[in-house]
Amino acid sequence: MLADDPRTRLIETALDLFGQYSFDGVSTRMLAERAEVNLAAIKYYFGSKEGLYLAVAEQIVQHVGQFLGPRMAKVQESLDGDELTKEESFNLLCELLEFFITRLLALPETGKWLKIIFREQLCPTQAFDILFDGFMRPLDQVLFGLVARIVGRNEDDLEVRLRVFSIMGQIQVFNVSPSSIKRTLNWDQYNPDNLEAIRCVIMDNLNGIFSMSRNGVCSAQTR
Amino acid sequence: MLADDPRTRLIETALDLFGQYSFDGVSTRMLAERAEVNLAAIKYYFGSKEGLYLAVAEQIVQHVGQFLGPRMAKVQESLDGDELTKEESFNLLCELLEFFITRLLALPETGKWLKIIFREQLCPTQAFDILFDGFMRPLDQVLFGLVARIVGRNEDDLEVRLRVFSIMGQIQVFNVSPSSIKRTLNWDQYNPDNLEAIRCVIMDNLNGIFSMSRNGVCSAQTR
DNA sequence: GTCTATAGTCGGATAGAC
DNA sequence: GTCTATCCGACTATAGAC
Repeated sequence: MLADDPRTRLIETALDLFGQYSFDGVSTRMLAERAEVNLAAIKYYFGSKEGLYLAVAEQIVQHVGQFLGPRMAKVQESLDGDELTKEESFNLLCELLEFFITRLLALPETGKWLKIIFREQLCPTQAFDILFDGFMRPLDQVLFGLVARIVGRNEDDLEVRLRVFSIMGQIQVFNVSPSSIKRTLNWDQYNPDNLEAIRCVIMDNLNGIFSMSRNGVCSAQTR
Repeated sequence: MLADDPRTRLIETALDLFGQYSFDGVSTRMLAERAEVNLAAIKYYFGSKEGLYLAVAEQIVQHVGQFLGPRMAKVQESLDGDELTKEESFNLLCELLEFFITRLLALPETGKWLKIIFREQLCPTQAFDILFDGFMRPLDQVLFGLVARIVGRNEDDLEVRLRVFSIMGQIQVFNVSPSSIKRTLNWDQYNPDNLEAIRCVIMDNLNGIFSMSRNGVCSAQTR
């Protein structure tokens, strides 16, 4: 479970603990104990508790990069190649969002990141810059590009950007409000059946949202 | 600015501070100083720091109740009266969501609640029960009722509920990811122009999402 | 590089005067 | 009810041995 070198052990433990509790909710003693390193190792490797937290942010960027990198690169390539039709853009967008739903929501590891990310959204620290530049901005750029082609507008058009945010909100809500959703639906956790139901609804919404922009063609499977 | 009695002063100060920082990020000394009460008053009135935090949750429920109560009651009345058409239900839903956008996002005070609420979603404590029973469940019930009528299904239908969550997610994202949205759009804060743009996009999405369910009639103004 | 030991600070809670 | 004074545990950071 725990990595060999103390540095990695500390980062991985910190990812868990800072995610579960917040920065202030975790003590350096707790971190050292769980990571099975000496308390002084935090100062040695990271300078301070804050330094460790920033290292965790960079770790998140790396993880997300491994996770999304290949997919984003593929889409970016299609965008650069130009001459994507509305239909092709729509299908690429659907694939990307399906990936978020079936993977991001499913993996328990991603829950760790996501809590840290959303806390940084609510109360940004220095770590937010790392996260934003590391993967938020690039991801948004790809989504802007796809939606811009679907609706036939420019990538920096306000409507395009708001459309992207609102669409991502439909998925994020399942990460951000898990407690009330799970309580209301009597779900203890997300499983393949749950995720399939969520996927269907989101895909159906997407079809509706862009039905005017495309030519009435509904290619995404909604059930 | 500060209320007369120490009890109220403490609750209002705590609402601010627990919202801005988290529970762990705020000390009792900070609370007492800002509320201009003695440190011992926290124990006297609330028993402990946790007790004060729970009192804050109840305060949030009260505030939200004053805010949403009349509107929810009106809609609930329509639902109970029965024989709402799809079109009427859709219009009631639009009105409710427009209210969330133009009011909830606009008021700086609501930002205080919202941070506490979302932190409780991510890491529920005893306070979550208060919030959930206090207004989340009732609000969801109303939304389930409206959407159920729009799509012609039962209120406890899974698809209906997921549809409601996904729709609310479109709005919540502007509360939950304010940092990246504001940074991307170069917005320093939400103002009437911003909110109008958001409202248009959400209403347009809503029209699309429910375009199959209703009879092709688009009554909501999207611009 | 890794550890122990501890300095120095700040946390929540509370006893007891008024 | 309000306040001062204080307890005592927990915190981060760090000095210095090995």
